[in-house]
Amino acid sequence: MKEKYYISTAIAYASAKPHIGNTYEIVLADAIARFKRLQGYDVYFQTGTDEHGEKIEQKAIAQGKQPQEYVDEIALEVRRIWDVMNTSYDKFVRTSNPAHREMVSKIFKKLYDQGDIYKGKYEGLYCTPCESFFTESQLVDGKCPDCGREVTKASEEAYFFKLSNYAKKLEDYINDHPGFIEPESRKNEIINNFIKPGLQDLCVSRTSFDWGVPVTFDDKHVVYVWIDALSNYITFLGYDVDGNNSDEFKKYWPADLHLIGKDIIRFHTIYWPIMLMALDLPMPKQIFGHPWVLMGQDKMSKSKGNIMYADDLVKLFGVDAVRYYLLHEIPFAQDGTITYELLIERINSDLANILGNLVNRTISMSKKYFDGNISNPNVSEGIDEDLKKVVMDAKTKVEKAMDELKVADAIDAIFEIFRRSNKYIDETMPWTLAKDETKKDRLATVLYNLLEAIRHGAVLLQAFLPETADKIFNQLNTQNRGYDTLDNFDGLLETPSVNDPEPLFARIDKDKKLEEIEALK
RNA sequence: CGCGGGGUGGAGCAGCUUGGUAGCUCGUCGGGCUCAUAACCCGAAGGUCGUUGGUUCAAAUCCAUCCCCCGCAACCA
Repeated sequence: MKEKYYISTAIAYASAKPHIGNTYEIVLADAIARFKRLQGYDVYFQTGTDEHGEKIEQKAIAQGKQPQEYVDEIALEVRRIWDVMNTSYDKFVRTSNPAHREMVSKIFKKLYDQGDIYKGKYEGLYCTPCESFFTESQLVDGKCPDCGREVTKASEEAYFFKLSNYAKKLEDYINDHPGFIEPESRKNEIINNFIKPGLQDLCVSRTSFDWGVPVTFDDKHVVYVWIDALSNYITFLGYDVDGNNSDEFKKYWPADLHLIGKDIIRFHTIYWPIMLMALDLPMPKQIFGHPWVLMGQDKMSKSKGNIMYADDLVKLFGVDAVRYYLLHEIPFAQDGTITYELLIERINSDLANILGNLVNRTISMSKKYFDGNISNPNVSEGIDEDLKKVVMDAKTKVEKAMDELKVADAIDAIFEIFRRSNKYIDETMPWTLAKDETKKDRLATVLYNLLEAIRHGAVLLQAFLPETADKIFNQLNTQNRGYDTLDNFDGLLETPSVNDPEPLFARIDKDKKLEEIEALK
């Protein structure tokens, strides 16, 4: 039986259209999910939207809409962008879903009944006009960060989760499972900043707005974001508080990887594990807080006017070019940068020159010298061995990188094949071989080696640039796309004839493209 | 002294755990080739690895000081 692999992204807050930074997460998750599938895992990949809360309620009201109507629109937009990015999620979940809401209510009740949640008072700094509580650190010059007016100490009735009950258990768990929180710097942050000083109880209900899951036994309150949003990982899989869990839940839980942004790592490494402990459920295997995608030096934000949207970029450059950039240029544990200039440079040098041109020249020669019919007469020379070695080593390198979630390194390992292949063409000089009738079989062997090297690269590339991989397979005219075909260097033996060459990526005239982009603004 | 991360040739990064000729990609310059998308291949230039000091035969790598940048600091998700 296939081994299961459950991967999730955080659910996107449905208050506005996601920008390229938000979109990074789903693309990263998609690459991991696709690679696991390629390896033969039974993958379950979940994403979706977080749709409750005060901010959404206010935005809806401002637009004269019902909150549900508002989130329906945003959720549709989020999903559209995920689809534009060609991501292969298995389920798109929405927290306004009635079944989810019902289960969240039940979870809340259960935690209350067993004494993990208690009723108390929330005390904080309150801005009356804004009807909002703030923490000391949120204030700007001691005043309300939204309107700049004075804040006063105030308190309201609220329910609290007694985190302190589980603090020790959580700390032990984190220490006993070194890979639980990645990257390590984030783990240190959590332990030193929160766990060691002692966990404060978490406020888990609100009375200041209505758009949320009701607290069934106290109708002034709605369940605040944490319990509602985090439990999406189990409710949509068919978790049941009363023990009637679905087969799906039994099969896939615990999650193998929660992929999240580094900004919400606290919720996933403290609140969520403690909730699971309280529900007596197994812990997810790993939580990875990925870095951010910055626009130049700055965090993207509407007020700075430096937002890029995934769908716009795809229109300009194509989906795989954008995927390539996100997957290859963003470092593992550090924020990365995206600009139009850098994007164009990568497309030209890596995708058009190294990969696109390699496929194009190889297919062209196959057509030109053999009308596309390449056999493998096996007229080998010593020089072939190094090419084959690079090709055959790639799988292991990619696997190792992906095990550590180092997607950029995995892509590098694949591109090593393409780089080496370009070099091989220069070493073997097929155009010279073609002039000598007695070298015909050698020429065929060289081209076969190249086509097979490209095929290997394309098999691996499926996880990262699925559309491009398909185009390559079509040009090669092969059906051998499976992971198991990487164990040998003879995957093209059945190939009847390669198809006509077609450029995979057009080179971009940088200045012209930048002008075009400027004109769109 | 709150916690964590970063500061490496023009750009973006790796190396630092387990000290020992500073590596990769892009860019620049020179050469080669002509199958190919002015692409490809080879070569070169360019860094005293933030500062100062220490340990050591030897430090980007260990220790200490300082300077700069970023994130977190608990209920905005």
